[in-house]
Amino acid sequence: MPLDILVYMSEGAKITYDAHAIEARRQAAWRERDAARTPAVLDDQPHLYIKPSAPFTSGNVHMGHVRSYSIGDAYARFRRARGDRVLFAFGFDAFGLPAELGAIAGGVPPSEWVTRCAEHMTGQLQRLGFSFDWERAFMSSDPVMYRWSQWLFLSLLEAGLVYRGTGNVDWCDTCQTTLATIQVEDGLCWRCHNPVRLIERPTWYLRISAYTQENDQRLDELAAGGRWDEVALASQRFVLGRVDGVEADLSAGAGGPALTVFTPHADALELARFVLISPKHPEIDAWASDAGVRERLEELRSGGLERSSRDARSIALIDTGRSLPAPAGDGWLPVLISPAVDGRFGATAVLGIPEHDRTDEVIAERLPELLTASRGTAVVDASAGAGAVSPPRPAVRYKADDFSISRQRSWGTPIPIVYCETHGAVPVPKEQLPVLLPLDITPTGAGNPLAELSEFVHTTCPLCGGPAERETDTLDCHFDALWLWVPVAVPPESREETLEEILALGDLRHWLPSERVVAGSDSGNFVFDQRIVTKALRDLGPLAFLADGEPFAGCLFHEMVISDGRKMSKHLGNVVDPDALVERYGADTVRLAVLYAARPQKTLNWSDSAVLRAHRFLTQVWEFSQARIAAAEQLAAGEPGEGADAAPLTDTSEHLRLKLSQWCEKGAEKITEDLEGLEMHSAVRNVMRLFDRIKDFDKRVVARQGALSRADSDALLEALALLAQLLGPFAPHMAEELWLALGNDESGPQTPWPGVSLQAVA
RNA sequence: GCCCGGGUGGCGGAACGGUAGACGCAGUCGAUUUAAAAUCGAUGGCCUAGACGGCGACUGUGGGUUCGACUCCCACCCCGGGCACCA
Repeated sequence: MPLDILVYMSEGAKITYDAHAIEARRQAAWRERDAARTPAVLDDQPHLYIKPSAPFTSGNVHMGHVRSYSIGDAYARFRRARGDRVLFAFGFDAFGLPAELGAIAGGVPPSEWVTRCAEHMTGQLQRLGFSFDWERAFMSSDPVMYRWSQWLFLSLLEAGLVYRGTGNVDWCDTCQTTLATIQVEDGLCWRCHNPVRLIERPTWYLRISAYTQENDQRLDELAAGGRWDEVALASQRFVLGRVDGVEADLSAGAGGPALTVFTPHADALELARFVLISPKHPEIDAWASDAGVRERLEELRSGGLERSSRDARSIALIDTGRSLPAPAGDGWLPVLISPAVDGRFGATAVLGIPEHDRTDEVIAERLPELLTASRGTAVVDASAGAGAVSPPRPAVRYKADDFSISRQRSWGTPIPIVYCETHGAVPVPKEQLPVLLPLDITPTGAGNPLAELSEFVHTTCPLCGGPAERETDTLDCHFDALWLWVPVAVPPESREETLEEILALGDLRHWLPSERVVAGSDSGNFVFDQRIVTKALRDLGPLAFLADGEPFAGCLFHEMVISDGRKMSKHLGNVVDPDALVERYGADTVRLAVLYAARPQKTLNWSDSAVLRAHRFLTQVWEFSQARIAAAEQLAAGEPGEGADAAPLTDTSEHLRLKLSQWCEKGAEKITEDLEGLEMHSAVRNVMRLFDRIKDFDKRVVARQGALSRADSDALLEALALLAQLLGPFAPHMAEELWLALGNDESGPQTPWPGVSLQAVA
């Protein structure tokens, strides 16, 4: 260690890196000057909305959150540092099963449970120093918020994009309740350990098929925009599940059934051996008119056949007993019903081509036995008559399917529907929203508490005023998420206004679409459906200003944080607790470590070495900078410290200073580029490299001429100021503290980016 | 079965067509310390007392492209995550 640092250290603890003190000081200062406040809407100024994921009120911030928000916050701070006006805020996704389970475990109403969780998590996130605009934070379980879900439900219902169908759910007879998949353990109820059975019941669906094609077409534009990460685009393609191929109309002859069949193997039509039709195919009933077939189809629908089996060796296969002419005009193909179609091609009918498709190959092996059982022969009768086959034409199928949005749960947005004896299902008029969810429910896990609450259930019909019952299903929180990207763009003071007033606000036009969503890679489905619904709302009017119907101009999906090569879980005992890390090393270290440890798109296998490395780095930057600042002060005051009393007579290090400035320039350039592309891992590494260069400069000058000249010292401090600026997005507390120590002030929202001068944003 | 990642020292991981193992962790040695922790420095295959001396191996496996492959292509094996009432 150079002597002057030792001397300086002896003066006291001033230069010791005390992360907790620094962080408390900076966070107080940020609160004081409202640094993360969303700037006023000024359309002619550069501005952007960065959307973090809406955390579920799970009770604790985990490493995945820390990772997600460290990436988003670094980007937000970077953009602010460059002078952009940034909206960076989120709301809690507070409805859902885990809240209900948490409430059951705690014996409290879910509303209380989520409020407590949100308060605790807010404290954790604030301690980490994320620059969210907390004034805009919200809870999705707040009536002012969930009235949006109800409004959206009704709007989509009017447009025919929400419809009522039937679905299968797991049901426990003992507890008289439906169960989610995770509540079923080895076919038994999680609560009473009795067997569970699948039942069929009415369910509300969201019709996404209306916009799947447009979602597909827009992908190319999103890719061309350059702000969608490759992995995120791939997830959208995967959710969409586009398959290109050909289709042909097969007809069994005059009066006989006909079917349009699809195959991705356009060049192998002559190898088709059977036809598979989805149980959800719109024309399925025409193929299941025989009593035996109908019975088996019902069995399949109501779950009598194994629901979990996706394996081609055991997946349900029902012979319709009918045949269709082969598309290549050679013989007849048996027609079979199987859910094996859905997962790959959607609710359609496909040709089975064993020679080109592994699944078809396995099914073909089961065919002789099946046909013998149902038709008495394994050979399809080819003398059935003259069939008709159209020429094949190019066609596309999408795997993405309508999804069920209603849940038999008491902790969710009430579905604004009442059932009237005379009028059936009647939508609640929009002006009567919100339909309030009773808050004094303490679920036990049995029954349906909402359905048992007569003051909620019994109401009157909006059409005739007669007696009616409310829908007691609630909306899946996936449905809430469809609009959860919008409300932070609404100024907090307008939040209570009517929806019409809110939708007319210039703020929405100003901030939407979001410049970038930063979320976990498991958000692919959410984002897909948000893109669907944005297009619906564009066509319905409220979001007409989003011409392409895209809510997110950019998107980054980061991978998860694991530990010991496995997902973190209490069961495995490999959970890393962010609070403990913050307590030990400080927020800056933890944030820097998660960014440093892996690029966002890669799974981060947690290792203490990253946090140790980050901590040592920050400690060194701090101590080195403080020592050099002190030395420069002594130099300026003409009282050289002990180590520097041999102040150089001649200045021989001009070429080193030149080199230093080149390093700085190049480093800043590279880090800027990294941040523009959200390559946080690379950016942090480059910051560390730059610091090594700065230390190297110092070392070489001292080796050469014994001490720093005035010019050397100035150059060094300039380099350290630059380093503080570049560190701002990653370790904001320490960066700002250094920036101030180097003689700058804290007028703007953020330490400015090199070359940018920031003024307080009003 | 399908989709997405990934397989490099004791460990986490660099490099992404040009000296593999950057940077770190752990280990060892040293400095500081009454001591410990923390910190700093040195060290990191084998041979040699020691080296800017000698020797050898090496990026899951098998092929291929190339003057040259961790990197690109093909086939396979293994690990992790996901696959629609968890969010």
